Amino acid sequence: MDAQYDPQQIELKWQKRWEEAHLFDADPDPSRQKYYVLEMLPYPSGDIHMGHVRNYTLGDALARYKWMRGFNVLHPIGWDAFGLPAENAAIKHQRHPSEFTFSFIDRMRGQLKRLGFSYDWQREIATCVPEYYRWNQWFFLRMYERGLAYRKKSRVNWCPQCETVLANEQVVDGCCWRHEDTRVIERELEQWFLRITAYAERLLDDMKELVRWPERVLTMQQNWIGKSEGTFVDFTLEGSGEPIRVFTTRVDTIFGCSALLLAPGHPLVERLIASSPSSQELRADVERIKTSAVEARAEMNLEKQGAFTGFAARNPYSGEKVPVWLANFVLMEYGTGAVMAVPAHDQRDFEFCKQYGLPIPQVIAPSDGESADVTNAAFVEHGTLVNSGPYTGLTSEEAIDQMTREAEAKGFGKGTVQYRIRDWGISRQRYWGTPIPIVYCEKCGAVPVPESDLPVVLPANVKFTGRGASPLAEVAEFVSTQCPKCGGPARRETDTMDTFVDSSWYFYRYTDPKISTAPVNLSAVQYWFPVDQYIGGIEHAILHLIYMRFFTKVMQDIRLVDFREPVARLFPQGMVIKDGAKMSKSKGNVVDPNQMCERYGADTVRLYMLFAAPAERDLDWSDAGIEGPARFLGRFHRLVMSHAGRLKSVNSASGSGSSPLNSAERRLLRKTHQTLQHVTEDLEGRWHFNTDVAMMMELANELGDLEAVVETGGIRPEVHKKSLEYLVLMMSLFTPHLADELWEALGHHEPALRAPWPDYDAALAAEEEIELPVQVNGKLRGRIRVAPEASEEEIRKTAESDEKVAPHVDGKRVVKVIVVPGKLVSIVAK
RNA sequence: GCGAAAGUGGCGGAAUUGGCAGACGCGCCAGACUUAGGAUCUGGUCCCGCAAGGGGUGGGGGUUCGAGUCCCCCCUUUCGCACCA
Repeated sequence: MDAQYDPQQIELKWQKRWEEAHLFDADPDPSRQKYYVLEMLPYPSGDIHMGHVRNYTLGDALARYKWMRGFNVLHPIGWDAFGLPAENAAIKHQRHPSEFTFSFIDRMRGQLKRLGFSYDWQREIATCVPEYYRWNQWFFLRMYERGLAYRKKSRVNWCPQCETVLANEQVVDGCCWRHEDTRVIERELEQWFLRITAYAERLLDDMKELVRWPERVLTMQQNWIGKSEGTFVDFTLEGSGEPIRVFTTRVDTIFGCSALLLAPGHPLVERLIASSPSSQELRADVERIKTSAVEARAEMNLEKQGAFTGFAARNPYSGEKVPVWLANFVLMEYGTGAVMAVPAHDQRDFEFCKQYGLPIPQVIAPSDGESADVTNAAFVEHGTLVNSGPYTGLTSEEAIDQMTREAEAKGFGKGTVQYRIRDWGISRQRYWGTPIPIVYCEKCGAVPVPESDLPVVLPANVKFTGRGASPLAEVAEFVSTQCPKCGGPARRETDTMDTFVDSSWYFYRYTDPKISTAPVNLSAVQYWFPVDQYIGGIEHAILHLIYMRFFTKVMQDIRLVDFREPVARLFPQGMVIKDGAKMSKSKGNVVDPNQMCERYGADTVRLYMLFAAPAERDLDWSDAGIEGPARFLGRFHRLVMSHAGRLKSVNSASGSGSSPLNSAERRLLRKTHQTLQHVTEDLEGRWHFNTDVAMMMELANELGDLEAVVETGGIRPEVHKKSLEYLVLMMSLFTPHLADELWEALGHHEPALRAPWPDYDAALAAEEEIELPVQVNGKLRGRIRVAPEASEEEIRKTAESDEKVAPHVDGKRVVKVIVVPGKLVSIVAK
């Protein structure tokens, strides 16, 4: 009788109709409340993977819900299109990276469309076109003007695989974030940096506004920024009298200092070698410590090593002389590269001094009067100062305060704040990225390209050898240019920008993707921002999500935007894994969304993504598990289609109000409204879509159980239709194609997206009789049925006289009866 | 080592504020139907027990009429940070 569910045919039909109707196009409309749903834009690697499908399915359900709620929704997508894989493919196949990139974009766009996501395709952007990346250059120039982009020679993280520099954020366990088996090495290069450190305080402060961000992301960012307040103290080198500045958060412990430790790369070290009576031995020691430091960091080997320099330094507080050592665990990049070793009150110093037989004097005692043993481990808590000259007897807090002021007064130190975060190195010795808009003139030095000369376009004719420096350096027409200042011969910067620059502001561009006079259109941004909901992988918790916040702050300073934070609410979804491991080609556990689409249809794949796990948790893909949602959609299709012909012309709105409902009708509408309530509340709150799907399955099961009643006329068509319609509307968030097919079959001419989201009716959802469990002495003994409005007394009587309960109470004294309305009855009997 | 999250049937998971543990689905078992399908439908399925009943949410203790949920101790897993002075 009714046709089989044919997802392929249905899905293509509706995708075509949606496109023709421009159903998902967004336009600013001040009279309507806006809602901006953003998902992280994909890198065009060739094929959509399951992680994308999950990310975009979540965003799609939310966008559709907000549309039906009457919001003016912006739901865009684009391509993070610069990057190494395309360039590596170019090297391998000797073709241009843009060929790969654009053909991959075409392919993946097709895949996204096949999945039926509700994007406004008119706003699609790709970051690799000059119309986009010129604005990266523009931002760079604005930052350069403000001293936020600068060049310095520095030690950099170099990935031998990528043959390029990596930002600190891109080094994972001493390896490249893209090549987990490739050790990052250090190199000295002239590099461009963005001064994100200047924004450290605001990046921390403004977290106050991010109340709808998950705590763990904020914590990760906080740790990454790594603010710590402390004191600079200048020791003086014996002999030369040269100051050696250390940073400490515990100046209160300084009377317990038994050595001064230098990082092997400390600038003073060369001078020490020069003036040392045993220069050669000292140089050998420095090299040894340097090597061990590099190794220690790479191998996660935390063994401490040091060497005595033969020099001493004077502690400005105590006047004591302490030996100067080299130590492999002292970082040049943090603080001053020199630390005071206080073994009794710092565990690292303790291990070091113990190993080299240095004294371990205790200068802090616990404030509670207990004694602390510092022979086996350091006592690191705050406490009361002992053996600390004039400061003895102060608490740590008082001492830190007073001693810092003393240093300032006497000029041998000062209070300071240190951050762990480093400036963002953006130079990449690669072709497929945004050229850095700088030229080098022999006379004028580094000169910014004038704004009117932007964009600096990537040359097309390039050889991809995969060897050595940036391919741009080989293109004479690109490199040789004129100095914008003096007109003399100059050469262009041949490095390109880190692609994280591209993704730091792309979501602004969506609000007016074609504007050619500025990076963003102010009025469009004003209307659409902030992003109401951002959805993406947790792996970007510190990289992208901190860079993006940094860019917004710079944009605020140059008056491009007038707010501090771009994203109101962040949802990091869980990963899609298989057999307990991340999907990867090398493990052979990759599930291809295209194949799954061919086999089950997009609606089934999407429903499974939502059903298999709550959105924030990892989802373990199961080939067997997807069968459930697949069968369910077949049943859902049948459930509606077998009645659609008859119900098509029925007016569902006229039904329920006019005449009283019979019990089967009440039962059906109760379940319907309970489901609607659950789904509505969940979309506004927890996002446990798996339970929404489960509820809809229950409603479908209920409809199935009532089929016989429907057939005999026990449920009026208008009531039956209403229930089916609500189910279809709810399903339209998750399986939009099938929902529209069924919505049409039920006699509607507009897609479900155009229908208002129905309000649930709490009265209809309420149970008319509730079942209460009865416990006797904590054990479940029976169940009673009572009206929801029954009094405690009634409930109590019913419970005590229940035939299953009575035997457990007989002959005992009832001590207490607890009636929790709507929940249970608990009888205590002795 | 520090920080965070989590641990529930054979599996994915449910139980939002302390109140019927295991919803929904997979798998499995039994049956129906058949034009033998990538079917579909019906019933069953935490464990022990014929039953009455008993046990059960990583382990141990506690609070409570009542604990998967709260408190203390321990174990395991995952993630993040990892010599940041």
